[in-house]
Amino acid sequence: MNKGNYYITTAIAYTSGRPHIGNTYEIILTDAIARYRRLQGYNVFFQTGTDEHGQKIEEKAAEAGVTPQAFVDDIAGKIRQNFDMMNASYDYFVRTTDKKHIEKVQGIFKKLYEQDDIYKGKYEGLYCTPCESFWTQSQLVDGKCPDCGREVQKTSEEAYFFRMNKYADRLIQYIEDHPEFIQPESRKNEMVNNFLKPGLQDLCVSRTSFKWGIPVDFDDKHVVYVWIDALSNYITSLGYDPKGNHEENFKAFWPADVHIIGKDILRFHTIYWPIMLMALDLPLPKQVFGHPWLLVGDGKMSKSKGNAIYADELVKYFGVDAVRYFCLHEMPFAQDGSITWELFIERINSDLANILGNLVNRTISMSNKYFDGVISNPNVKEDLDQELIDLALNSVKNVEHKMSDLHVGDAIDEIFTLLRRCNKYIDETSPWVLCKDESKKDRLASVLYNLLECIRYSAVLLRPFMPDTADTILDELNTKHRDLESLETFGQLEVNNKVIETPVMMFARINEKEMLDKIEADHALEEKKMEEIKQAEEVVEETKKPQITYDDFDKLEMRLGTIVKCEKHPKADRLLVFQIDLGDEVRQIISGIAEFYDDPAALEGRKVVAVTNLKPVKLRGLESNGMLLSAEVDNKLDLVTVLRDIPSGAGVN
RNA sequence: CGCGGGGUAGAGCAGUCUGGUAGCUCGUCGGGCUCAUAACCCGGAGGCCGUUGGUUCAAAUCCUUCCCCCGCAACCA
Repeated sequence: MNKGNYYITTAIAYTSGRPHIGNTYEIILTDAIARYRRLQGYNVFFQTGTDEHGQKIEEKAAEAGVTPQAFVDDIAGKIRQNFDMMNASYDYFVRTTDKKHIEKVQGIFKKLYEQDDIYKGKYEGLYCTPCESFWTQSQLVDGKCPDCGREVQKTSEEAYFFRMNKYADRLIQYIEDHPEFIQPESRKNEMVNNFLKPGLQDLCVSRTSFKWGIPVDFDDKHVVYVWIDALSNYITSLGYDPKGNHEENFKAFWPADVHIIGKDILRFHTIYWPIMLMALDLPLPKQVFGHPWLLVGDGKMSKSKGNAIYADELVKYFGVDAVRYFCLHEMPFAQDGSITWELFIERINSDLANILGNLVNRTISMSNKYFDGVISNPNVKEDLDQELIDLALNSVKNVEHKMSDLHVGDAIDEIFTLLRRCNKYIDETSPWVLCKDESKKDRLASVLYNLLECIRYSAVLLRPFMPDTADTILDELNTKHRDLESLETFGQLEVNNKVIETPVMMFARINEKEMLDKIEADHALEEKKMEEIKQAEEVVEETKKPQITYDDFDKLEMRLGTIVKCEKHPKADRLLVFQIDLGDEVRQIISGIAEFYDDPAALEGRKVVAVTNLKPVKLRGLESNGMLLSAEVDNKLDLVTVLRDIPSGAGVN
């Protein structure tokens, strides 16, 4: 049964480092949806891949002393291994360094240029070298880089721009007309109100400041910047041709049915990407789903915080399907999910071991014990059977419904509802009582048949989420009927076959304390190793900024000051407004550290170090005349101070 | 008054559109069962459904006041 083509993608992963479980989640989620669609009979094309260009990679490669290509080959390989380990059933793994991709991107760039969607512009004094960023006049804050506040250079750099605004109205209309386009829908307003309605800036789509990118073939000083390069992967790999000679795959699969991406890049996929497609005169993807994040406890996962949990580690302890199950099930549709080792163990024990594993185990054991494992269905019914059968039939529909809304976690819940009901059914029918009465033998066989058939239903439905586990169960039932069609009528489990003699324990119960101890011990070991490597690396870290001469340093004027007043900036969340007594004057200095001090007034009286010859600027309406020094630990800042009572105004060297 | 989401049992969530017995999972307490992985099944305790006022025979649900949390945007001299 072919229901037509279905094209689904993940975002392409940036090849700058090891992906944590939050990154891996995306491929698991997408894989589950792809597998489900295949099960439904769609001809699915599932694409994932890697985004391999850009300055960051150029730098990291240089640091590592390898060519950028060698660097990305290595990481792309690791990412792919990671995906393969998770049993991701992607049909194509695209790399932005693929020759085919590069050529197509050049073609797209040229086409857009020739039809005047892209034009060559010039920056005059609007480039910030440290930030590697270009800014338009309106983005500048008091004429300075809005990111770092430093002077922007009048470099007269040339660059190419995309005329975004030309298509903005059409896009707004499209979004209004297609409420399902942006998922979850709450994000729709965010995009329209924050970005589209205020008006879009022309987007800079080329760079001359680094080389590791796709060259603009008619102007090779430039490389194509991330937007056009990365986003177009969704069509280049299918064989889109800027000249119109598209390959079969493109004709078959575009537009995409759904792009699965992280909520952080929703903006690029619901604004820039559709506008690019409009410019290319192509249909827009039917849906973009910005999935939530997996948090560690209640915090964002990050390497620098040291709280990252990695997929390979979880797999090592718990196995692939347990990891897939956890990620898929714990993730609500629109809110961030949470992962901790304790939560993980609890889910495995209560759902996978107790509910699922134990049910399969006890049912097959009974089948062996009472009937030598031979499946039969004498069809001796009792009233309570119907409720179970109805639930099995309904769960098929319910899963379908939840999956079509991309509510994957809820879909899995439906299956477990059926499994729980099976456990209850065993209790209600008490096979161990029936077996004692020879006249109830047929009834006993019927009960077991109902159970085995319900387990088959569950296993078939579980295939998209836990493929290996599902196959194991279906193998144990010795059945060939594994597709959704076989769930249309109850009772398709083959009779006279034998179930497996000794069922394997798919998910053993985990002793939480033992496991946590083990993990902690492993981590301690790991940390020791990391420590050694880190020491070598730290030297590199610290030499990050270029060496300066004494003259450079001497340009700074720093003095000790006393905080006489400190309060929150009335118009900005992250800013504190300080009045600093420098002995001969009291100055207003603004600092972006509000989030680290709950009670600003408590800072009054404290001695701090200020850079006093920095050019004054206005920050959200208030003037800041200088800068306060802070030390940074784990992304948190603390004001630098002195131990002794030194008078205000003292010079600092 | 920048835009949006949320506040329901100890924890995590559903229910809100379309008012009518407040529900699910985990935890906890008690009971049952012995086919099974100390598992499974049943029952209990535990809720001013954030707050104020209103509409209604009836409000978690509709309107209103305020408070708190979380995204996005802005902001980090």
